[in-house]
Order: sequence, then C-alpha cells, then structure tokens
Amino acid sequence: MSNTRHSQALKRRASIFAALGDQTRLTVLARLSAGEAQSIARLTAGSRLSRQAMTKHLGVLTRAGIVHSMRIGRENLFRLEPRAIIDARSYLEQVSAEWDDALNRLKLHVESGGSRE
Amino acid sequence: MSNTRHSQALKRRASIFAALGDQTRLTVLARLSAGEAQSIARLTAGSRLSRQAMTKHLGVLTRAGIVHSMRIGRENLFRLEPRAIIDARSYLEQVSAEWDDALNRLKLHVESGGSRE
DNA sequence: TGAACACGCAACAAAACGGTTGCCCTTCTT
DNA sequence: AAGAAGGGCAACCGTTTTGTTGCGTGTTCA
Repeated sequence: MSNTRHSQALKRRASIFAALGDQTRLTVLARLSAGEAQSIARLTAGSRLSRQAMTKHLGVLTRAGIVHSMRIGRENLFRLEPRAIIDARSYLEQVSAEWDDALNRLKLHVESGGSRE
Repeated sequence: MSNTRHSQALKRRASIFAALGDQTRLTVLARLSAGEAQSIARLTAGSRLSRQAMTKHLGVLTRAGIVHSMRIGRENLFRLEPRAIIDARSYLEQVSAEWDDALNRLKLHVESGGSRE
C-alpha cells in the first residue's frame, strides 16, 4: 500500500512538529541556530532546568531529527540538523499555498458568477 | 521587562507547533487546506476517531489559532486560519536562515584561516 | 410532532510528558 | 592517584493529553 509510506511521512512530520511544540526546546533551538555545537552542561547553564531534564529534551529533538550529537571526550556536543527544519517549513509552505489556491478559486468562482463544481 | 513579551511569543509559537504535532490534526489540516469549511461530523467521517475525539482535536487547533469555527444551524463549520501557519513558517525560515548564516560564517572563517573568537 | 442528525458537556481511564532524584561510569586536570 | 566535570540510566511522581462513554440540547425534516 502506498498508504503506508504516506502514513510514515505523516508520522515523521508530526514528530518534528511535536518536538518543536515546547518552549524549552524552542529556546535550545534558538541557541543552536547560532551554529556552534554545544554540550549538555552548557545548554543547561542558560536555563533553570536540571541536566537530566535537558538531556530528555535533547533526546526528543534527536529522535525527531532536528538535532544530532557527537561524543567528544567526556562531552556530548549537539548541533542543529537543518533537514528536519527545512522539511517542516516546506510542508507549511505547501499548506498555505493550497489554502491560497483554494481562496483564489473561490474568488474567481464568485466573480464569474459560476455555480458549476 | 521585554523578556515577558518575548516569552509570550515563544509560548504562542510552541502551542502552534504542539497543535501541529499530531497525525490526526495534520490530516484534518490537509483536508481543510482544500479551502472548504467542514463540519465536525464530516471531518470525523474520514477517520477512525469518535466525534468527541475529533471535537477535542479541533479545540486544540482552535486554541492555537490554526483554525476557526462558525455555527451554522445545527452544524459547526471549521475553516483554516492561515495566520498561525504563516507565523510558524516564517519562524522556521528564520531559524534555517540563521543556521545558514552560521554555516557561511564558519566556512569563510575556515577559508580565511582565521582563528580569532 | 417525532425521529434523526449535529453537537456540547462532564466524568472517567490509560498513556504520554516533563521533571526530579539517586547512583554509577568515563574523562579530564592537578 | 584523587577530585572534579560531563554525562548515562532507571525509578518515580504529578500533570497533561488523548480517547471513551453517557447523557442532554438544539436543529432539520418527513
């Protein structure tokens, strides 16, 4: 079934948006969007969270593909992974484009006085 | 504090993304992006959910400002509200732009052989 | 008018979420 | 070698989310 593949894409997108749906994680993202990879301790320093809480948030972002990490010595450095962001962005572009199209069709429809389909 | 206003914007954005972070709601959005306002019963018909579950999902989308409804007779019609979508989209554009900038700066930095800061 | 339709509200249960605490291990640093 | 720094793992807890069920209300239509 092509339905299955479709459903997988949907699930993945949902997980990306879900990962973005949290203040703390958006803040982390803002810090990482500066480009520099940062350790858990460093990311924790700027917030009121415990290190373990931050670790969990980073886990959510990682599983959603928004971020990825590499171990360097005793540190675990996290960096932004823009592919997921770009995917989410293009999805929203698509939705709003479809909506615009629908609006334009409706407007034309009304102006032309048509009533067929 | 300007911090408070900032935090409010963050919270709102997070709630928008959180509302998008669900398969069922993404499916609803896809249907509504066709442009036509649809009733709860009609939206429910295409899914395996109960009407009440769908009602709750629509509540989430409504509170996030992604959708709005109007009562017509005995029906409650829901329509897409693109402002929230556009806001979310522009945020993602901003993040990926910042990230691109960071990458470019890094690349320039490496190529020029600089090591300061 | 009465049945069918569309919906709201409230109570409830199961699962997911966000966060904490305690303990342990590895890696630096002195 | 010993302490400090960075972090993983698992158990636990309160809250939120997601979904269900039961029941009541307004609307449409034959």
